[in-house]
Amino acid sequence: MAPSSKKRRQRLTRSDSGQDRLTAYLREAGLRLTRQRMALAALLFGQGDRHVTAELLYSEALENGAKVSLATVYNALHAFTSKGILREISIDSSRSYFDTNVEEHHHFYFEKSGTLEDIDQSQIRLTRLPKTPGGLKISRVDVVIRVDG
Amino acid sequence: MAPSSKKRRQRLTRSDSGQDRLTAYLREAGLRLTRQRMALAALLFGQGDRHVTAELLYSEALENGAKVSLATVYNALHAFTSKGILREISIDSSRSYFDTNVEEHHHFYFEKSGTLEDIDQSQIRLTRLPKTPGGLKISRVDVVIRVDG
DNA sequence: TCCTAACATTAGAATAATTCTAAACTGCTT
DNA sequence: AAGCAGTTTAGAATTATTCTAATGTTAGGA
Repeated sequence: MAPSSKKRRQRLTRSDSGQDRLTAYLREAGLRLTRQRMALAALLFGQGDRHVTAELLYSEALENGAKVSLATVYNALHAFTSKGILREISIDSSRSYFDTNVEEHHHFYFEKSGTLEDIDQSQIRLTRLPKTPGGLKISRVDVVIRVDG
Repeated sequence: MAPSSKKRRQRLTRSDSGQDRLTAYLREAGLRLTRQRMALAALLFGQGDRHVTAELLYSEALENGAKVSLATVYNALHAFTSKGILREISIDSSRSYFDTNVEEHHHFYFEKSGTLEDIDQSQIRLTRLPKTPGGLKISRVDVVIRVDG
């Protein structure tokens, strides 16, 4: 495909907008930079908050000419999640969504389309939470508002 | 196995406690009474509020000598859910839970054990919900408090 | 009580999402 | 420049769930 290339060490440092920002983002999270992670990160973090499934991200990657396998997409999504730059959400038992917004916030879930939309934390007031059994620490509170559209 | 039985029309009306109540419950929900549905309903509704997975209910049924297939368990769970006597919850993407409590309420989710516990609606005060996009009708609001135990 | 249409059940195959495996590869620190 | 720990990969394996087509059963009417 690429004309006259010996090995074609694809440089990460092209003039792509935001490439440096991405690099820094992954680095700071403690992730090793690889070609495929960069490609996936560009799709994930290059266009505002997103909610993607592994399958969706995979097909976007292919469309963009990135050479990745589905297994790698799962890998990267989990790696990103464990480093705190993605958040996993499961609303529908058959699919896992990964949310690029890792701030505390909540979601609308559109039942017909199966899509999610963020709700800023300030939009919901949760007063009075019950005390947890055994005084266990709360790791997260998720509010999902299901709407029929 | 059964000694000297021609066809053994297993009567649903034994002296089992709560059998009549169950019968009425399923009937009122508009469900046809079958042996396997009765057996599953007995396990589901015979011991207070429960959160079961299909697999769990299936194994309980087998332990109790009920002759059902896993497919039937899924069938029954979905039938019960669509008639409003069960509620489906998905917190962990790999499993669906069915909750015998169909009142409005919320949940604690214990991350280590992967189990659920009901939180009565009155224990959580949700003031100020955002308006839904396009004025869509809210079909349900779920609050899940994840605790690390 | 008997008959039958409509609905349920079943085993096993099929599907879908995700994870695992083992081998090949590559960023990154030395 | 070199090596190793961490990554990627294809494909097989797993797990949860749904589908299929044949068979069985319930419930209501005659």
